[in-house]
Amino acid sequence: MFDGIRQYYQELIPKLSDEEWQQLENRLVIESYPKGSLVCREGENCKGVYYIHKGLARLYYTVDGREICTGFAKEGEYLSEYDSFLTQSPASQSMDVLEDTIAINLPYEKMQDLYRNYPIFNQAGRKIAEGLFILISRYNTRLLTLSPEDRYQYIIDNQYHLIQRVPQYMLASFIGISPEHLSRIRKKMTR
Amino acid sequence: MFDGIRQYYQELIPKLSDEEWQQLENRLVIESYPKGSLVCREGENCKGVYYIHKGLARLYYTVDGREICTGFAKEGEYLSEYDSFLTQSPASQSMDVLEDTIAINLPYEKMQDLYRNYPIFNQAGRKIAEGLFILISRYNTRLLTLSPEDRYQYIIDNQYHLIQRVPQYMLASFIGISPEHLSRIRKKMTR
DNA sequence: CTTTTCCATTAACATATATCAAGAAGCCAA
DNA sequence: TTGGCTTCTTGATATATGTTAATGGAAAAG
Repeated sequence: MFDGIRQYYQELIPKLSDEEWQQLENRLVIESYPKGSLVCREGENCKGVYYIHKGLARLYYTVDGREICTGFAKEGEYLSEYDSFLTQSPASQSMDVLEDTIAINLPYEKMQDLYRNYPIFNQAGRKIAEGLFILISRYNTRLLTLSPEDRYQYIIDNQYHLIQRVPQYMLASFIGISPEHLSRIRKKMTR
Repeated sequence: MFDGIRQYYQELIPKLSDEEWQQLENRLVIESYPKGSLVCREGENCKGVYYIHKGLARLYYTVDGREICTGFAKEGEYLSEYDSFLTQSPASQSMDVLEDTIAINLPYEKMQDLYRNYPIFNQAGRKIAEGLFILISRYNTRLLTLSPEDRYQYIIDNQYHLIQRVPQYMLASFIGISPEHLSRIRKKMTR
């Protein structure tokens, strides 16, 4: 069950000892979410960082009753409303799951506890934050520098699993356009 | 000269010792940039993280010969093309200075050196990455959930110094609109 | 199996915002 | 002071993209 996470951390901290891993493992919480259920609602404090063991989760804003997706995480990936998690303040995005999902949660307090008592985890925390920064930064770059068509092409080339597992109207908002416009772009591209 | 930085780090690492601070200080490089000069050109590897001692710096994409600003840093703030810095790969954004600027640079190799030999700096690195994540994440939130007018109002309310020190056409691209459109928004708002 | 709900497509139309172009205003240099 | 940049404003026009609405098919639910 924890193999994936352990490997993940061992890449972040090559010299992680068995004792330290054990301390981390003791603090992990396995959680199960049926398709469509919320992991965190906008306005609540995000309670943890979630390693997706199985399934698919999504991060999104709700604006005027409309949803704008900004991220997805499948098996082996992490997801969190990390701003809310770090600052323990109300989340501006919600998280839900698009498929039945098993997540492994590292709750906020346990993580702080880990930082305090086993400082080596600061190294992991640093690399996780750096990785998330790079992720959002590149997402930003694509939104600001590519055309809608090129943004869709990027997903085809680099995140094809999303095309297979995520409804098109969610991908449209992820790309920053309306579902109708994405449909037209797709039509144009197949010609 | 280094007072600002030292205070900055001491907030990130409350138990930073004199010895450790000395190690950091030894690795800092003071650099001077005349108004308009480049700190890092798109395509080059970003060489460091820059603490702005005096002046004002800017981060921006160049798309079809047009500039799109994504961030500014004034005295007491940090700036870097952090993706490029972390991965030591070509930057997708350039950095330049809008006023005569003195920056204190912590170069990549020295920072890695610090992480290796004084692991406590991982804690600072973590908090810096977390802070940058929060910064870009909130910028993203504003771009995706606010109207152009509200994005401009946000700057008035929260970053008024930018209005005083940054040309309006740069703010327009920072907000994600054309200079002409910002001019019209301003006209409308004063009514 | 049906029935219902959800989702993708398509077309007609609306609109926010960009683009182009010209002039005015401020600012710096000589 | 004068001229030349740079920046801001304003108007006319263009266009990409959104909106609304209708249809049909696929998937889920019963």
